[in-house]
Amino acid sequence: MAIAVKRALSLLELFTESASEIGLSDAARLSGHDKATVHRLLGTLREAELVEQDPHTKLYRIGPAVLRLARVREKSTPLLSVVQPLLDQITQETGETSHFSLYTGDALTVVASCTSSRPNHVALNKMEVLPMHATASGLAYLAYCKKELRDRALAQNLPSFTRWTVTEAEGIKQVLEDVRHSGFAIADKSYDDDSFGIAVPIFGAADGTAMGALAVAAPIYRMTEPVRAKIVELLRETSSELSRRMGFLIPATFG
Amino acid sequence: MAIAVKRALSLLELFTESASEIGLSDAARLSGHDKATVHRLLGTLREAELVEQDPHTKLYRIGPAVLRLARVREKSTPLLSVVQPLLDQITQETGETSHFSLYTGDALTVVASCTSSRPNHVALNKMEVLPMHATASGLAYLAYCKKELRDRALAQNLPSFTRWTVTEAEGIKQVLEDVRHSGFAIADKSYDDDSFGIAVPIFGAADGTAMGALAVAAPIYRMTEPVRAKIVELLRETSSELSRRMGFLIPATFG
DNA sequence: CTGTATGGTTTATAGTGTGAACCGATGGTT
DNA sequence: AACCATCGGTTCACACTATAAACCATACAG
Repeated sequence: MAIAVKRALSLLELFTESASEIGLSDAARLSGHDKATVHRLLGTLREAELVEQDPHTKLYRIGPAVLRLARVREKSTPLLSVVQPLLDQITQETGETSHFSLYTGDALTVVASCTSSRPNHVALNKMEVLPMHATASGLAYLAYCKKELRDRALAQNLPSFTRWTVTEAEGIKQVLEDVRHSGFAIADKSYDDDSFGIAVPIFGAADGTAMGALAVAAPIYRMTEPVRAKIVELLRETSSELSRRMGFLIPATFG
Repeated sequence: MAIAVKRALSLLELFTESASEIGLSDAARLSGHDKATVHRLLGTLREAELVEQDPHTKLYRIGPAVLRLARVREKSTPLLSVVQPLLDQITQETGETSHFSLYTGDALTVVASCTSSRPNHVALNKMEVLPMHATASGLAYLAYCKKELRDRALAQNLPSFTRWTVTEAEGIKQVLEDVRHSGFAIADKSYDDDSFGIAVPIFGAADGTAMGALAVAAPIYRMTEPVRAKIVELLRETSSELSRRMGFLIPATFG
């Protein structure tokens, strides 16, 4: 049902952060539909300004209407405005950098963060893309996302960032078991030789799966056992608080 | 052409910041389509997660896919990440609310803002859509947009918001002359009895016309002559900075 | 020049989307 | 309790829309 609409909307999924601009032929190939069809659908999406077309290169890209919709979404389902103060508080209490990331279709992207004010701290940029298998956030997400999504992520060729990065799917699945058991994920030098990350999943999808992760990262040497314990406790509390404030669902199997 | 798709996308326009959640019947009424049709289209939009449905109230609202798209858009066309810090700076230096709006097909829409922290300030809550003829942003935009667009905007029946709102097309055209002469627009009680706005156009369209506006709004009593001068200077500087950072074009006739 | 890309357009035909009418549930009103 | 007006959601025959193959026009490389 609503096949044409479904096709049009599926075209939007072709636009990713790694391929943010697409030509007509590529779109037709990738979507598997006829060029004429794709052309008309993109034309309609363009009329609604959900996509726009570069007048010179003819490439299509996501359009300005999305910005308006994002604002409306933020109104009905505040996220950034709720998360930011919580991050600020975490960083204040721990002294370490905290960040919040969301799954965006092909990766986990940092959408809000609070950077530690200490001279030596873990830095990250907004919009930074986090590898699923090597970061605490990625592991926390993988442990609680849809199975198909997890399988797809692990089926890819996983790059190694340090000598401690686990890159075999089986090894990672083992780790994810531990994550599900403890309720939080850690990344001990697996992404950066000097950093240690701790993360908890954030639930929000209607089906009770994760939508992102909340994490704290610090230089290894400061991540002593008591500090770790405190961070885990804080993340847990904050996760609950977030769920409460957002009306998120937490699966009974969690916590 | 692509009627079903167009209808589906037009449903997205029903969601505004003042009505961020909509029920099926309302949506059918507002869109003018049959309930069954709207139900099916919303269902399809929901599958794509462009909208989501509250499991309890059954109301529809903008979905999480929009967040992903906004991030992709931000990748191909950075805007918010460039504009937001500039707004923050303007508000910090002036102490007043600043905002950035874009033309979105039939109106000027606020896409980013920084609200003054002073006890009494101009709020943007219900201002997601700015009337062209009564706000500083609207006038700044009208003065530098495509002629046909301006004519169409002025041909409509223009509502009056205060006793100072100019609603005759000829009077407004006069005002636009002044705007083009000075390079900035003001809205002195024309939209709100207690507010004074100052705005400059932002250029970006390939043809050298405006794409939006950058503005500062403050309570009348604080908008003294020296404050106005400072704001104008700040807006001018910021506009140039924005153009530089975004690769925007500024017409030789401006500034 | 030719081969192969690109973006874009046309058209008969297959099949999808439409909307009036209907259902069951909920919540006020009398 | 009966009633009425909503609500969200569903059904189905018919009408009309969307489809995809074949078609341009253009651009670039060999």
